[in-house]
Order: sequence, then structure tokens, then C-alpha cells
Amino acid sequence: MAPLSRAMDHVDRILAQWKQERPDLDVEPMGLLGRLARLRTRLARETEKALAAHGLNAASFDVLATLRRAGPPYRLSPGDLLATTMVSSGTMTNRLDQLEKAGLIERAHNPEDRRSVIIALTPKGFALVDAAVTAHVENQHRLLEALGTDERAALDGLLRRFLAAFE
Amino acid sequence: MAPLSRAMDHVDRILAQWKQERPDLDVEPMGLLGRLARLRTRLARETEKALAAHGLNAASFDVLATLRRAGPPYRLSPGDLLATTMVSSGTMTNRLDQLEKAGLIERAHNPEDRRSVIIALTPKGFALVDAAVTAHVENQHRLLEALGTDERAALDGLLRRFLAAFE
DNA sequence: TCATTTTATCTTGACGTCAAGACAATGGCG
DNA sequence: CGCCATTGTCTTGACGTCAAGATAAAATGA
Repeated sequence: MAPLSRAMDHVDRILAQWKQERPDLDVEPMGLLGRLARLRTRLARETEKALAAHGLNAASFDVLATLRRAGPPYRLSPGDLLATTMVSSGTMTNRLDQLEKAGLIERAHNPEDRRSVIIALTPKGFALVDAAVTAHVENQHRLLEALGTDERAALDGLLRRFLAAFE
Repeated sequence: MAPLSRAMDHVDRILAQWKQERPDLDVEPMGLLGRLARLRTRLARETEKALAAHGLNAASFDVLATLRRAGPPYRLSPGDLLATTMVSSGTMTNRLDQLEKAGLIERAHNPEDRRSVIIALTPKGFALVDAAVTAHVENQHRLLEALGTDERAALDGLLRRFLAAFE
């Protein structure tokens, strides 16, 4: 049952319905997993909003940010980018096409391996991602305001343990 | 810095890169939010796999499950369904079209309001969602095996508090 | 009553994503 | 040396989603 000291939330109502309709099921895990999914949707939408102010979406930002934080000379292969972004190769090609059209990255041949391509941040891309990440991090601070310092540390630790089971 | 007692994970490496390249930024929140997003992606993919065994995806399951747990007579309007599923009206229309084609729901006119439609679970839809939810909940138990009872309770509590800030 | 606003649903067009496979270059190995 | 498996990237076709707007019915209120 939901803790008495807290108000019933949207997920609690779902659980209560299942308990009524399917009392044979132990739906306890659904609470945690449902809140995680819902929260992630909310947070993703807030993030998209913050990045849109810089003309970016989360997909484009992810690529530019990966190149930026890799450090000089701000060049990686599509394969390198794939390894850190959890998307398919087709998705990455599509993202790179857009960024190239926008003049934020350039594709160059890799002289050491003709199958491979080198993705390089342009000066324009560098300036944009540097401004965007500043705003993005500020927005992330805002999103976490609801939690206290101890809560953030506890939550981060639990998420870390949970995530470790999958990576 | 990352706790000494734990191995560096994917997100830690991203944070370390930012600290090197943009020491002016306080990227602490990025750790928690990054793990939440990554975890959610992993969990969503596992969930899709479990539901695929019943010929459903998470989108279809959400609709059928909402109708099922609402209790007899297993009928709701598209508007009711919208209120619990965090998708746009166009998305809901699309989901209902598919489910109707598959014979899992039926659309009926609402005699009390001709603008409105009544979505009803068919016997076939009822049987399918009842089997699917059993497997789905089993799968959710499996996904949470990585955490102990106390950890689950602590994580759920923190997610609840965090989510409350947005709903 | 009748014009106006609101409500409920659907339509349209654009995106971002994925899985599967195509293609070309490379590396191993007999 | 030459065949074959592997690697790196891109292409294709299908989905699921959204925002914006279209439609039609119902509620409001002058």
C-alpha cells in the first residue's frame, strides 16, 4: 500500500486499480518503474525546451556535446559517436546529415582507413554547443531543485547501482 | 568526484570529460539525470521485448492495460485514455486505429454526447491484455532483481518526491 | 433563440528512431 | 597471393510520436 504520510499520486492510482482488478498480481515493481518512466518523460521534455532556445534538439546536442567534450581536435568517427549515444547506426547517419547541413560539423575522409569518416566540429558548431551546454547545465540545476543535496546523492547512488546491472 | 568505492561508469566518464574541457561548469546534476535517462532507455527496451512475445508494443499495451484496469465494463473515451497516458490526441487516435484493426478494441458512439466515442475492450483484447500483463509484471520483477528490498523502497520514495515536483 | 466559445476527436505533415541489409575497405589466414 | 570474414558507414522502409489545425457537437449567455 502507499505510504500513509504521502499523497496518492498518478502511479499509486494505477496500482490501486490493478490490485482491485488483478489481486493475483504483485504489482509492486510497477510503481518504481512507472515513476521512473514518467519522470524521464517530463525531464526529457524540459530538456528539449531548454535546447530549443539554441536551435537544437536533444539528438543534435548529444552529438555536438560528445565531440566538444572529447577535447581537441574535436574529431571523432561515427563509430566513436555510436559507442556513447545508445542509438543505431542509421540514426547516427541521419543526425550527422542534419548537423552537416546546418554547418555545425564537417565530414572528412580518414586517410588511414578509407571505410571510415572523421566528424569534425566546425567553429560554428563549437560556439553553438559551448553556449548550449552552459544553458543546458543551468537548466539541469533547475530541474533538480526539488530535491535536497542528500536526496540527490542518495538517488544518484541508487540509480548508479541499478544502471550497473545493465551495462 | 565519483565515490572512490565504486567503479567508474559510462556517465562518470562523460562527467570527467566535461570537467576537463569546461571546468567552469558544475556538471553534478548531469550525472543523476544522465543515469536516469540511460536507465529508462534500457528498461524500456527490456519491456518492449517482453511485450513483443504477446504481439504487443508498449504503446498498445498501455491502452489495453488502461481499459483493463479501469474495471467493468472496460470502456473509456479517448479523452479518458489521454488523461492517463501522456501522449497527444493524434497519437491516441493512431493507437486506437491499430488496436481496432487488430480486433482488440471497438469504437462505439456515445449516445449521450455525439462528439464523444466509447472505446471498448473486445473479448479478444481482454484475453490478450490479461495474459500480457501477467508476463509484464513477471518481467518487471526480473528487472528489479538487481536491487534489494530496501533499495527498491528508497529509490521508489525518491522518485516519488522528484516526480511530485512535475505533476 | 442564436452567435460564440468550448470540448472531443480526428487529420495532416514532419521528425526521429530502428532493424535489416547494402556496400566498400580492411584484416586474417590458408 | 587470394579468399573470406569482419568492420565502418550508409540506405531503405516502416513505425510511433507530436504540433497544429480541421470538424463537429455541445454548452454558454446575451
